[in-house]
Amino acid sequence: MSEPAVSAPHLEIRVVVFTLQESRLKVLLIPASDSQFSGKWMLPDAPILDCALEKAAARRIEQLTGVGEVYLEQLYTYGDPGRHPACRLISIVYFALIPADSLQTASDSKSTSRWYALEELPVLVMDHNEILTYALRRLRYKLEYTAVGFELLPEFFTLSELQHTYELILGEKLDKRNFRRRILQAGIIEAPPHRRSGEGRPAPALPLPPGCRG
Amino acid sequence: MSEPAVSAPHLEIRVVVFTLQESRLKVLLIPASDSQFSGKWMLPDAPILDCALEKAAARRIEQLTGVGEVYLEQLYTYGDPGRHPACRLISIVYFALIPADSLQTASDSKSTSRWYALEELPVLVMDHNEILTYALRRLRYKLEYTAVGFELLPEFFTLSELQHTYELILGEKLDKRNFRRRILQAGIIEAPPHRRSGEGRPAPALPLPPGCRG
DNA sequence: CCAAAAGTGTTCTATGTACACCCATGC
DNA sequence: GCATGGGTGTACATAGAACACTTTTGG
Repeated sequence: MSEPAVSAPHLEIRVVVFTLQESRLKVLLIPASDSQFSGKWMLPDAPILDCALEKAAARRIEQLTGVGEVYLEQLYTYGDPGRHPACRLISIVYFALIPADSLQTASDSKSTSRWYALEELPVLVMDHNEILTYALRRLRYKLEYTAVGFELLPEFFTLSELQHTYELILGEKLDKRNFRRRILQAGIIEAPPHRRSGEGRPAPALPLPPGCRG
Repeated sequence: MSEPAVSAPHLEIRVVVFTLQESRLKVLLIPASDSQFSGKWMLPDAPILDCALEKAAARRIEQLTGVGEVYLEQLYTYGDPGRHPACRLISIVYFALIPADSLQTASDSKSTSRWYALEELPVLVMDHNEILTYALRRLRYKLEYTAVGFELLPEFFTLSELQHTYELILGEKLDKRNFRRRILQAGIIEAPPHRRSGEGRPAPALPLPPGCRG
């Protein structure tokens, strides 16, 4: 907090981890440890031991969620005076997506981390809100030209589920037929990956309360 | 070099600085300081004093080129064991573009830095070749959807000069009329920014030897 | 007067967007 | 049997790609 100006800045890794729960896009947060931020939440941090940055991020995510293999990419490195009132701080931030189904194993038990829907975020420390906003922007952007949407879904899924995911993240309704065509002819999926039922209406995957929009 | 595994990894800033010289895209390099890399070249580094990363990069670029205001963005943060044989090293890399004309003031005099055309690169240390390749990819990519091309040109330029710049960087010939339309209707330029002569062929800006391909 | 570069529109193609009906299942 | 959701094809608009000639100046 009150380090002399000659010492090296503090270096840390942070992770922005998204998943789908209850038809919402959620992000993983932990309570702020620093007393001056008590009551606030923050993006999970990972210690920098060696210089294997991505590995460190992945390890931390596995600790918190129990999920080992996740989609992971570097988001940005934040370093600027004014981020933290007293401390010179550099945060290398990673960005991860976790399939909706893989969490049921080992999430909320031992750690104090929690999943928050993006519409119901608590107060975050420092610039973590901006970081999160940027991560969401990146996610939306990547949806338009890559296949990241998959990374939030279980191994088998219908095109409708994929489309719902896209709509959820982009915050807008998409045309069913155009979506199908786009995804298929993008070569992202080779063939309809799994047909859960016949031609007509398949059984709903999750019996939701009838009020849910979907 | 032989630090114990408990100490913090070494953190540095590197810059990839591009400019146009002699109708070529060039990058700024300095001779490797480390004796084990003697004879090789490397991307210029900047010391990390406080946590003002971008400012540090800009300062270093001004030191080396004499140019204060440059286009500057963060490229990537490289951290991985195996980058350096013995040293645990994290490099936050920035990426800059310098207008062709602004260099004539203060470049090669005091420092040992040199501009190298991308086709005639010397041997670089560590993974600096990959970093450079990635920077070039980013530059090409950004050309297609933003206006970065300008950043390499003087204040006034013709659309033809801009097109030549694009062709140089992308390594392919572009259609004159389509290029004009694309640039103008992208709203990047409001109007023909400067007409150096009448309707016909203007005086050549740089009298080049007749062998030069244009 | 000839070579070299600048300027200017139109056609075609591909891509993206809007839109309506039938079928199977769950209740 | 009816409401809900899954599946399917076509017409239109927009954006991108291909293409040729005239004008001016430098040598």
